[in-house]
Amino acid sequence: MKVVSNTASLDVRLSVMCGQVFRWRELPDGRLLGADGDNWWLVTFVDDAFVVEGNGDSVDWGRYFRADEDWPAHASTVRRLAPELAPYMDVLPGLRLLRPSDAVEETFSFLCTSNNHLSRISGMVGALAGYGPTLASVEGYEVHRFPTVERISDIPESELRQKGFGYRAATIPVAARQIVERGGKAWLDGLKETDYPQARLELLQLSGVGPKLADCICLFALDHTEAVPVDTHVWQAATRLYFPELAGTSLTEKRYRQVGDHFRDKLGDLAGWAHQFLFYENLLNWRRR
DNA sequence: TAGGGACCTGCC
DNA sequence: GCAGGTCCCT
Repeated sequence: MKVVSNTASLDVRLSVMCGQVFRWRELPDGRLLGADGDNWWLVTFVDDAFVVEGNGDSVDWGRYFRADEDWPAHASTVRRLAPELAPYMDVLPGLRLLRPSDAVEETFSFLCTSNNHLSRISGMVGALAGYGPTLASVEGYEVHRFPTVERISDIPESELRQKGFGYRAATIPVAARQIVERGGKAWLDGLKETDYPQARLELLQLSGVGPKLADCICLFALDHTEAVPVDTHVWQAATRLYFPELAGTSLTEKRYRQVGDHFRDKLGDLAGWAHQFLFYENLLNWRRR
């Protein structure tokens, strides 16, 4: 398929590179090559528009970028209910909440993120993707479909160690086995239908999944858009904006809940999208603060 | 419930 | 030293 678009409310590059998904790479000429579930995409930018090529159709593309939602209206709502976030939205216009199609892909991507930085995370997620079948060969790059939980559960820890996964080499296959025991991908997908608190509780039982990862999986993989993953960046921003008396203290379970509830009380189902502006702005600028 | 340290590896 | 944490221990 080929789609041409100049949707002003969508910045493709920002949305796929800000850490919601980890399957995109920027080609030397500036084009973007990405994978999501069964799909691969090649995005070319021309002036203020972009052209999309890939094996999916406009429905797949639209689902991924939540084209069914009124983003300008969302932005107005957040600016009205949380005006203190406006400066952060101003510097990151067009950032959308994505809806990745494969919960397994997102779950194991986030298992690579603990105590880690973006460049290494992408490499590790790419290494995991290498265990899946080839989707296509595009511009000389092999694009893989992310492997199944069953395949991941079979990977020896030693092999992942060798590939540089560090201590995550131990938790990743174990978490895969735990998911397989519960029913595999169907179980994970089923958590989309349970409510957010319950889904979060179930995810917390998995090895290597703590409060922050559970919320990432809820938000990005399970469509629980009220989830607010509180990491070091969101914690810094939240203490700066809302809880100055807590600045510099450690992020305990109680404080973690305080931050998430604060966003949910204010913004409801828009909390997960809104928090993303604080997260990414702080990630880009924390060294200067 | 809060605080502290270990854990892999790589980059500032 | 410190990364988009988790787990285990006072």
